[in-house]
Amino acid sequence: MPWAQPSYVGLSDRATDSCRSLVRSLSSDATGSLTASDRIEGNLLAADPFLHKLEHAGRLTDDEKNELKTLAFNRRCVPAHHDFNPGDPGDRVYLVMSGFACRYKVLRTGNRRIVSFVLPGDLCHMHDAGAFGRDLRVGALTTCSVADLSRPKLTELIGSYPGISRAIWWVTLRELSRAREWIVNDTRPADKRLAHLLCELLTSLQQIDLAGEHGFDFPVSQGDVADALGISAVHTNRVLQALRTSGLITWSNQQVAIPDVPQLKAFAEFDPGYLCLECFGAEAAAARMPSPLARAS
Amino acid sequence: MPWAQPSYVGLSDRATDSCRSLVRSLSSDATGSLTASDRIEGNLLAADPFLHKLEHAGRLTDDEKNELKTLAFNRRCVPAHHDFNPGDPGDRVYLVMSGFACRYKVLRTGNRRIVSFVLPGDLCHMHDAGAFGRDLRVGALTTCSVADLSRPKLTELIGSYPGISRAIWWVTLRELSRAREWIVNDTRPADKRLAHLLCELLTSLQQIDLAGEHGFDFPVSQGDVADALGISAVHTNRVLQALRTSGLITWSNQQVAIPDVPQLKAFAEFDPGYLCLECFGAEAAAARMPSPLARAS
DNA sequence: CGCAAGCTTGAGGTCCTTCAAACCCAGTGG
DNA sequence: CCACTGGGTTTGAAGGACCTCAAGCTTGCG
Repeated sequence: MPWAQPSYVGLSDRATDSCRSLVRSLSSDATGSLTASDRIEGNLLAADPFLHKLEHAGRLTDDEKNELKTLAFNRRCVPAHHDFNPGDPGDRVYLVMSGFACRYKVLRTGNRRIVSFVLPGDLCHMHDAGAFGRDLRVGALTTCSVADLSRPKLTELIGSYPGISRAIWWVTLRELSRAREWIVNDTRPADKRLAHLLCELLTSLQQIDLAGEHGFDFPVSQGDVADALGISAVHTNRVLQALRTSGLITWSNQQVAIPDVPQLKAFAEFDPGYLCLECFGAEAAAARMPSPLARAS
Repeated sequence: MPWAQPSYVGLSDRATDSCRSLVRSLSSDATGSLTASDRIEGNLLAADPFLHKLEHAGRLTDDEKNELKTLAFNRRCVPAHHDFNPGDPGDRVYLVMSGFACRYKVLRTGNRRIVSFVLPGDLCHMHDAGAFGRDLRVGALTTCSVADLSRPKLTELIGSYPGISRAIWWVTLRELSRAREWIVNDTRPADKRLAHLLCELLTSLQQIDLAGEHGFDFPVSQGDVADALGISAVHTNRVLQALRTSGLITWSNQQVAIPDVPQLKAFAEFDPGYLCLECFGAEAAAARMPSPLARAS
């Protein structure tokens, strides 16, 4: 859908500042979309889904975890429909603590294409930094709580700690795998495309305890989903209703429910392999592999 | 386009073996699509585009280059329309020395979607290995000359040599950046999509001296291009002719010519930034950055 | 209450697909 | 030398998927 640039880009206006002071003055439980797993306990990074997610690549030592926890030097709130990096200092990466965000590009037609969702516990503006992502932006779809991490320090940690290096490799490779699956998904008809996206969201959110067996909170508009699917908002709506009437999903009050998950997955041709939830588990760490690259099939 | 699985998959048949013995018995100049930059000089990896490409991430020391050169333990020929990894030993990664290849997945409809091209000097089956790429395959579009590299040794080198680590990071991040651009490209109409693909090929091939100012050899069928664009072969043809009659390109005898490159790039909205040709140049190496992650904008 | 944002529905048109047939060309065998 | 074959390209016609424009509706909120 056509995308109004100015409201999204030039972000050094009052909205941001008021939001920043807002979040400082509030306890995090009061900011609306902050979740139970999003607590501040003495430091800015305690008990968040980030470390949990990283450990899918193999266990981290206590040292490594402590180092990672000290990375955050700022915590702020990004309102919906605003970019994370208006000024782009470049010396930091962003860690989403709560809320839904996305990476996107804007075409010359004014259309926006979302290339990936960013969920709580996801790092961004790391792989996409510098010359790689000059035209790639990160924006909040809902109000997001974001921690700024020091990029130089993170880079240093990657060089010093094999567990951290392995974890960041894992995150990066999964992002690549996911992007390729999105390319494949773009060749499917719109109904399967939407179904596939919902399956991906379900499993990704389950991984961080933000989804139950049969559904999840999803405070994202149909227009945003349309931009992620690469189809129009109107057609997204029609396809959504087709899924509804066929009983595959329900979606109302910002809640998605999937009564028969295997059925939806079959319909969508969804194979979670590309998300690589199982691949670098305990055995990888036990084998003390320096990086996911070491893994054969 | 619908994809005949059996002819592509079960590859332990005579065709492969005869090809392998073929390439052993031939000087590399005689195998058809081998190029001038594809010479064997004492070892299997001399003077190929691989090292040249890696040095875009920053200079490699002589030590590092020598280590990389010793990685290849086998060199073989993969005939067109055959997979690289029929048996998938998993202990190796593939380096394309000449020819055009692709990464692809096959949908349940039988359609194939190509998610990226693999050009001479490209590594594959590295990021895509293991659980990440269970359904991702690598196949030759034309006859390819391929070197097998030892995966464990490469992993070791990544851990030991900062220059190699940086280079492999760079390759990976560029692949991610490229995948995201392909997602974006999927939202453009077919004519711009094709134009964008040709622009990407032009600049990528120029980087390894396989393209001139205004065109390149492209012995790939329209059907293959269709699978890379995610549109049908018939429509690819029609769109191609539209580009031809509008004077933007010519394409015949397996040769693509682009009389006015800036014009085509403008038409395609092509911004080479995502290929990151300039980003980790001499300055990055001079600053002795451990990895591309260190780069800010 | 009234506004704004999002959702829903309708109608008409465009882009792209499938099916089908013809064509071209290089290679093969009689 | 020519007929045959097969892969790739080209063209036509009909249908479906998806888009845009536009209006009405529903909901939350000041």
